Amino acid sequence: MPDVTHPTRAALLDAGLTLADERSLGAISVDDVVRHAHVAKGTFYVHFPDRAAFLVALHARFHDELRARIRAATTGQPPGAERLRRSITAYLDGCHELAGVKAMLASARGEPAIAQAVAASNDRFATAGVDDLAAMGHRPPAPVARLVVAMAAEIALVELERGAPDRAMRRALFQLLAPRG
Amino acid sequence: MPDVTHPTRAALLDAGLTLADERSLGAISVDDVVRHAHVAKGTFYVHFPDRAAFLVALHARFHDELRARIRAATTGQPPGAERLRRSITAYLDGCHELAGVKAMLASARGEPAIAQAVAASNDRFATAGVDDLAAMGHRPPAPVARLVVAMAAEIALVELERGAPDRAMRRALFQLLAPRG
DNA sequence: TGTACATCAGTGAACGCGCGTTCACTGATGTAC
DNA sequence: TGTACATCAGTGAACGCGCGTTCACTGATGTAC
Repeated sequence: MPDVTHPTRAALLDAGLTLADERSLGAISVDDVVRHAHVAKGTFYVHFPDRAAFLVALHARFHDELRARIRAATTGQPPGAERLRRSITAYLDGCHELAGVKAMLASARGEPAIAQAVAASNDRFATAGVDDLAAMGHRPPAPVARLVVAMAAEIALVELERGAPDRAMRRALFQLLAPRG
Repeated sequence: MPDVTHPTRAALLDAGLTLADERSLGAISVDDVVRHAHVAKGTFYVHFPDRAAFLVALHARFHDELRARIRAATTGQPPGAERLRRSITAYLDGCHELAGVKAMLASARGEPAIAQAVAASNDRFATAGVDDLAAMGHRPPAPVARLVVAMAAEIALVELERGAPDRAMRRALFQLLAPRG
């Protein structure tokens, strides 16, 4: 079993995320990654079977970090509007602090190597919000949850271009979701 | 001034849209396009200065077609919930009928060559919905309009995977947007 | 009508380039006895 | 403690390949006189 915490492996992923802040995933070459990580090209293939596996690992790392932040922001909260608000806020704020957000949000879906992983992540985020939406009176909650994930990703992209939170868009999202009758 | 309706040029774009139904834009090579269009490689460069310009034209063609359908579905309608419903429905139904939707929805944003054009398209769609949302009582309407575009694109992607309209998601969208007191 | 020239879409071989991947090798560290 | 061997991360030159782009050329059509 390969050691997924190996420092060189981590350095390669760090380099990948740094590069993912300034160009699309498709435009990140193995040459770029090893140059940034200060290792030889062959070292890349010691830690990853191929470029596609690297992209999958890159996405997993990004997504795990985001999920950890959301969990930290919502533990102990009962399902409902407030918990959902905290989840979304943690997601959006996390996107400002993490490396690699740009490519992950904008180009991950179009990258064949990780399209499936991205779809699974979105499912996971959506599923996590179902109880909150149900408690808020949304029936059925599942389709709404998918729409919420899409809206949150859109806001994250807008904020990324802006370089700062977009209060108006966040407010618009929460107003749309406001509990009914 | 080049003739943008030249039949060979159109054949190249047709080939591009056909290919865009089965792979991402980044994975469509000039070789692929000329092979599908049954022309020599040099012919490609008679009609497009480079590959990036081809992608821009591809996106423009797709987007123009979609806009034409929306316009046809809404002419004469006064701003409001019904007109917005018709716009969104025309957009979603159009995505089932047009070629190249898959790549356009999933990978256009991550393609550096056309990221800007995609952003402009989204702006345009959003702006078109502002009057409707204002008439429906959404204040301010602009941020909501951006979220609506994101939700519509998400539904289009889900329906594309499914191969059929997703009534539950469409209903969820319209319920979220329902006019407020 | 016939001749000369201009225009321009189309051709396809050829180009250099950067890519992902491979592989024989190095050297440090750990283990056995 | 010393020797022999195993393990494995790391190296970097080399590979073949497919890419986007170029360019000298062809041939059909239009225009001038």
